[in-house]
Amino acid sequence: MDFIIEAVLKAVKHLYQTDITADSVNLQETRKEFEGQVTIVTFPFIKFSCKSPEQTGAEIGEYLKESLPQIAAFNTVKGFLNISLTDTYWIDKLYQEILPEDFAVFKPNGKKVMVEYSSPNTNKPLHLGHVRNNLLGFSLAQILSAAGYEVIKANLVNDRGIHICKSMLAWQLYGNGETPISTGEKGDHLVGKYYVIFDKEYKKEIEFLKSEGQTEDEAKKNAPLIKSAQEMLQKWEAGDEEVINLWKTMNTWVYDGFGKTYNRLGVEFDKFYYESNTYLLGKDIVEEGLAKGVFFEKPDGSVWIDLTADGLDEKLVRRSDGTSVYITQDLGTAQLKYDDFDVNESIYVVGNEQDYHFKVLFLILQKLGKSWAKGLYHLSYGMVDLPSGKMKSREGTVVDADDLIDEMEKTAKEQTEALGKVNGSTEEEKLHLYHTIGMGALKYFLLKVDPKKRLLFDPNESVDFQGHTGPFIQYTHARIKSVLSRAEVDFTNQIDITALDAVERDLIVVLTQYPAIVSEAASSHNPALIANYIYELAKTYNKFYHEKSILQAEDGLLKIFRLQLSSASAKVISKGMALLGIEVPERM
RNA sequence: GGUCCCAUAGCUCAGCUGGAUAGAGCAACUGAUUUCUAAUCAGUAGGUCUCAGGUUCGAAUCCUGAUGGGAUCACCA
Repeated sequence: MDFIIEAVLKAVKHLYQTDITADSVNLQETRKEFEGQVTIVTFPFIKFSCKSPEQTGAEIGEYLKESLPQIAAFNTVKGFLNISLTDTYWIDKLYQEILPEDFAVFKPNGKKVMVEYSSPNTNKPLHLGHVRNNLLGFSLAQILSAAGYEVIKANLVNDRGIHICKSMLAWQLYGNGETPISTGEKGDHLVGKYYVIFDKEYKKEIEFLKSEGQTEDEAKKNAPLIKSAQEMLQKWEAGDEEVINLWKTMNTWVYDGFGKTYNRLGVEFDKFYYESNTYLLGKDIVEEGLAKGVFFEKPDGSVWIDLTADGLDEKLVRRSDGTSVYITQDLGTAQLKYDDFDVNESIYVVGNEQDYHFKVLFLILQKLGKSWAKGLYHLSYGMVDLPSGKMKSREGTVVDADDLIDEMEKTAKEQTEALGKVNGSTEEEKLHLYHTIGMGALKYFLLKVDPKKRLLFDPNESVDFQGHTGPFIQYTHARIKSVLSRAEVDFTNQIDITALDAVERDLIVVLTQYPAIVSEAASSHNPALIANYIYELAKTYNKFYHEKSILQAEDGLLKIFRLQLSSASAKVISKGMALLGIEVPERM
């Protein structure tokens, strides 16, 4: 559309002897209720045209129509100049841009980006909150890759710490040697069960101590269980063989379980980092910060950074006993990531409860003068809430990821069977289809919403399969494929056609927007833009499908043209959904 | 208390680099299937865009303040 903006600049110069910049030309899509496809807002021009908005629009419109053959007509409504481009312009778009293989294939931009997501704790199974994280991270990685980046998907596994010791200890005390094999339970669920048991027993101890007259805080500190867990952590850090072996064993169970869930979610990683390897990192950065005078030491030996000038607080980076805190590790890990992959950008997909942490982290790295600090980005997303409030693993009030996926597949099966359209498929094909549709519904449900907004999930109200949903889009794809499969003509060559109906034109207009949407989703780190665009596309296609016959088109050329248009739509739907990590079926 | 995020139809959400009569879906109601998949399409109804100011030719959008909701401000991670 740049050629229109250029022409407007010329028009303004010619008509009003005024030079304006390209970004002062407000070009937008014409609203559906008006004639045209592109609209220029002419209000800003009346200052120097010294005429009414309508007149100004008409003059510019006249000039544009004279100078640009692509313009068929124009009309003005108040300060809006609506331009209709010729049908041949749109037909050319279809043949020159959309149908060729390289449509929306971005050239490599030479930049490398790491997307860190998932980052689970190895003491409990994944829940709905993690699902949102995983889907966002994976989708963002797909989008960045499509936009020309080289992407490294990383997972920093939280495999050590007091919370891990809690489930280990509870298993030791109450587990009777249970294993995933002996119980048939998925490893992460088995370990998670003991995490919950720990909390239950711990609470009992606290109550008991309180009944003996201790305060809440005292009881929490003095409970035998928490003391044992702390002891265990110390043994772990000291490399105690028995503890390490137990830790390794239980982690293996968890990884096995996570692997299965990741698989079902359709997410993957190129690089795993383990906190057990990285938790001691960052000490040299503390030294570096002290040497540079960015950090300062307090009399008790603790090391701090003063961020009050930046509107933040003083932040501890090393304890008085010389040990690290959370942010120290993260400083070290950030450096490690950069050293490992030499990335230009590094994205952290982490919930918004850590907004402050990342603000501080990035600021510290900037103050340390790290050249790569400006490429750091925190993709902060909102919590997933239940009607009953926040999910808490410890209390078992979570929507478990595996259960949820089961539920989605079950619903997909019921819906599909009720419609009875795929009765001819094999059992294996059907199972795959139920998975595809169920996950399509879930993924779309979670990804269509702006990441930063909190999300309400009501387990009693199943995720919809109709309307603005994943299955709606999948259905549109299957429907197109069905038509294409019935076409007994070769529809690969450009055919000679010069006129379009409104629905056909609308569809081409929407299709041409796809590459710009991908760029925008990449630069704003927002998969929801893709999700909402694809919905718009599917809706536009369905309207076209209803109004126009494809296989029974009025003549042979038109039939081929509509098949091509359908094929292009299926392609873009499929590509766009892939960016969300959603498969589209051939039949459903 | 300081800081950050959110507030649009009964519900779930778009729209936010200022532009036309604020859009979808769900739920409710009406209609469309001898014709390519009705998980579809067309329509009816549903709005003081939380409130109050300000900037502007023009504000859901920008600014200030208030209200409501959430998060965060650990020698926890």
